[in-house]
Amino acid sequence: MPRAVRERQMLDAAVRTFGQRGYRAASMDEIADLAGVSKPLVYLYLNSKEDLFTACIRREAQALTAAVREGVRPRLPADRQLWEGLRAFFSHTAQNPDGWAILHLQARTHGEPFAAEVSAMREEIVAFVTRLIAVAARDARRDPSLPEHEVAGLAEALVGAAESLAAWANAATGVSARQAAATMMNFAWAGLGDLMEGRSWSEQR
Amino acid sequence: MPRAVRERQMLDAAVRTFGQRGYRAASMDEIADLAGVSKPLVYLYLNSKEDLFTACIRREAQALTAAVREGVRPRLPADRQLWEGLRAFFSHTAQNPDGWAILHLQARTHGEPFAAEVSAMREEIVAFVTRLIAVAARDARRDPSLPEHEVAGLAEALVGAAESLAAWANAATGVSARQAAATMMNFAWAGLGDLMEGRSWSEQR
Amino acid sequence: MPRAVRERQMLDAAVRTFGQRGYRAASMDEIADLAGVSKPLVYLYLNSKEDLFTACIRREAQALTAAVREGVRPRLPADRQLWEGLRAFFSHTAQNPDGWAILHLQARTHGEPFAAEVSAMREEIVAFVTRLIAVAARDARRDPSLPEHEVAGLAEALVGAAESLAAWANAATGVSARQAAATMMNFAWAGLGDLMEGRSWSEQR
Amino acid sequence: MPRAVRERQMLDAAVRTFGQRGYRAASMDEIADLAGVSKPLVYLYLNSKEDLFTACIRREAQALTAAVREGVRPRLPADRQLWEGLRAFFSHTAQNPDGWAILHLQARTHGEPFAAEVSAMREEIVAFVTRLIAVAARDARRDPSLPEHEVAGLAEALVGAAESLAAWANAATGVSARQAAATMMNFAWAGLGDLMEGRSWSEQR
DNA sequence: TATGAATGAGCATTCATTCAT
DNA sequence: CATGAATGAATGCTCATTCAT
Repeated sequence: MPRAVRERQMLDAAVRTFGQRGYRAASMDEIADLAGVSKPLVYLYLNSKEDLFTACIRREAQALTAAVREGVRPRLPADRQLWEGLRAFFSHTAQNPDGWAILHLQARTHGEPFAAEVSAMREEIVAFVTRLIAVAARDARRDPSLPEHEVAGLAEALVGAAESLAAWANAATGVSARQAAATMMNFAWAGLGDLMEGRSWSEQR
Repeated sequence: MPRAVRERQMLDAAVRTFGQRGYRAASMDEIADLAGVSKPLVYLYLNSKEDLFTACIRREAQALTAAVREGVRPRLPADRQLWEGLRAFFSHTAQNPDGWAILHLQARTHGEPFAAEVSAMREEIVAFVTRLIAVAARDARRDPSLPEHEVAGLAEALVGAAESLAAWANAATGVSARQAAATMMNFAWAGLGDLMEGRSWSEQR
Repeated sequence: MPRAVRERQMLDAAVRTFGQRGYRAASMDEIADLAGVSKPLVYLYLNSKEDLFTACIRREAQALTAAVREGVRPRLPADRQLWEGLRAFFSHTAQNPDGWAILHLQARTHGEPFAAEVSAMREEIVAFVTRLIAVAARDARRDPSLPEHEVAGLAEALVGAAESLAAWANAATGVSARQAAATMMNFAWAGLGDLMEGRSWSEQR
Repeated sequence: MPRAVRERQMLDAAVRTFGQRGYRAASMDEIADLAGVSKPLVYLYLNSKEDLFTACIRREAQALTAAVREGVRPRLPADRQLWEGLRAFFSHTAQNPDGWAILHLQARTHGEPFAAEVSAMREEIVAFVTRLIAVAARDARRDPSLPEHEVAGLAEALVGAAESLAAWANAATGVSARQAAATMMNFAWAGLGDLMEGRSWSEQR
C-alpha cells in the first residue's frame, strides 16, 4: 500500500481520536489500532505524537481555509462575500466536527507548539475579514478613519462570534449552516442597535 | 494552619497550574509543590484531581459572574449595561488569566464533568445578555418580532465575540479592558454596516 | 471514658474490620472511625497496626479456647469430651464469624508475627485432642502403640477437619453447631470404614 | 523471546511472590523483577494484578487436580483410590508449597473474585471424595442410608483434614507424603474408635 | 485524655517511544 | 515495508504514622 494512502489513514484516525479524546487522553495505541497499522509504522511515518498532532492541525486548518476560500466569490460586495464565507465556514465545521474540535479546542488548549499552528490559520481568516472591512469602507467612500488596530479587533470579534455560533449550531439540533450565517450577518453587519430599530441585514440587497 | 486557608492556597496553586499546563498535563505533584504542601493533604482536602479541577472551575466561574454582576448598574439603559458588563468582564479576565484559561479553554476541552460546570456559568451570562436585548427591544417600542431563537443566537454570538476578544486583548499587549469593551460595543451595537457609514456607538449618548 | 472500655471498643472495631476486609485491606482510618475515636488515640493505646492485629488475634484466640474449655466436662469419657468440645467450638465460631476469620484465615495468611500467635492457640487445642486420644487409649487398656508422632498427626487432622466443617457449616445455611459436631464425631470416631458397615458413633453410649 | 515463554516466567514469579508475601503485600515491581522483565510487560501480558493473581490460582488449581487425577487408578476399591489420591495430593503440595499457599491461604483470604476461583477446584475434589464414599457404600451392599447431606459433610471434613495435614507435613520436617497419607487413612477410614481397639487401616487389604 | 493537621514512602497502572527482525 | 517485543518515566492515589496543642 503506497505511503500516501497509509499516511492519510493514519491522519484520519488521529483526527478522530484527538478530536474526541483530546490531545493528552488520546493514546498512540488507539490511533494505530483505529488506523489498522502497527504503532512503529505510525512513528516511522509521523515521528512523534507531537508531530502527528501538528500534522492533523495543519491538514484540518488547510481544509477549513480552502473551504471558506472556495465558498466566496471575490467580485461580490463585501457583505455578500462575508455572507458566503460564513456559510462555507458553518457548513464545513458542521461536517467535520472532529477537525473543528482540534482547531477550536484542542490545539489552543495544549500550549505552544500547537497554538502557534492554529494561530497562523486564524490570522489568515482574520486577515480575510479585515480586508473585507477595508473594502467595504472604501466602497462606502469613507476614509479608513477606523484605525488599523480597531479593525483588527473587529475582525477578531467577528471570528470569535462565528466560532462560538459554530459550536452552538452544532450542539443545538436543527440550526442549519444557513441559519447560523444569517444570525451572524444580522449581528455583525446590522448590529444590535439597528436590529432594535427594525433594520436587519438581508441577503436580498 | 487552619483548613480554610490551606484550601485556598491549594486552589490558587491548582488554578495556576491547570491554567498554564492544562488539566491532563498538570500533575498533582506540581500543584502540591506550588501550594507548599504534601500531596496527601491535597487529596485529604479535595478528594481527587477531578474534584480539585471542578472546585477550580466553580470558584473561577463564581468570581467572574460576581465581577460582572457588580460592574453593572441595573437601572441604566440596555446598551449602557452592556458596556459596563463588558468592561467588568474584560477587566476581570485580564487580571485573572489563569482562571480565564480554565473557564474558556481547559474546562470545555476536557469533557463532561467539567464542560457542564462551565456551561452553567456561560448560560447565566448568555441569559443576562438575552435579557438586555429584550429590554432594549421593549425600550425601542418594538414588538419582539425578533424570534426567541434568533435572540438566543445573537446572545451566543455576542458572548463568543467577547470571549474571543478577551483572549486577543490579553495576548496583544497594550489593549486595555476599556478599549476591548469599546471595540465590542462598536461591533455588537453599532454593527459593521453602521460603522461603514461613520456611525459608531459612543458612551456619551 | 476509662481506658479499658475505650480499648475494648477499638478491639471490637478492629476485629470486625480485619475480619471482613483482611489485614492489609483494613485501614487504620476505618478502624478508628468504626470505633468512634480519632486515629492518634488508637496509636496511643495500641501502638501500631501490627500490634493492634496481634491484640485482636490474642483476644479472639483466648475467647475461643475459653469457650471450648468451658464447654467440656473433664470427667467424662474421651469421646464425650470430644463431642462437647466440638459443639462448643462450632457454636463459638458460628457466633463470632469475624473473630474466626481472623484466626483461621487472616492470621495464617499474613506471615510471621501473626502466624506464630495463632499457632500457639492451635497447639493448645491440638494438645487437648492429643490428650483425649491418649486417655481413650488408656481407657481401652491399650498400650499407646500409636507412636507420639502419629498421634500428633491425627490430632492435627481432626482439628483441620473441624476447622473446615466450621467454614462449611457457617456458609451452608441450616447446619447447626450440633449437626456439625455429629458429623465430626461420625467421621473422626467411627471412621468411614465403620460407617460403611452401618456402625456410626452415637451420643447415647 | 516468544510470548508463551515469557508468560510462564511471569506466572512462576507471581506464584512465588504471592505465595510468600500474600496478595496485597506482593508488589508488581517485585514480581516483574523476579521474572526478569519490566513492569509494563507484565501488564501487557496479564492485564492487572487481579488478573495475574487469578491466572496463578487457575494454573495451580489445574496442576493440583491434574496431579491427583493422574495419581488415582479408577478401577481400584474406594479406599485404595482414596489412598492413592491422598498420596498424590500430599506429594504435589509438598513439591509446590507456594502454589499450595496460594490455593489454601491467599485465594480464600482475599475475597470474591479469588475465593470463587478456588472454590470451583475444591468442589471438584469434594465431589471426587463424595463419589468414593458412595461407591464404598454400594460395595458394602449398604443402602445409602447415609443422607446426602451427611455425605457432603463427611467429604468436606475429609478434605479439610487433608488440607490441614498438608500444611503440617510441609512445616514439620521429616514427614513424607506417604506418612501423611497413611495418617489420613487411619484417621478417615479406620476412625479413632477403631484405632483405639487396635484396628488400623492398612494398605495391604 | 484526645485530636486536627500533616507527611514520607509506596503502589498499581499507563504511555510515548525504540529495537531486532 | 512492517511488526512483535520490550521499557523508562510518570502519574493518580493510599496508608501507616507522627506532632503540636
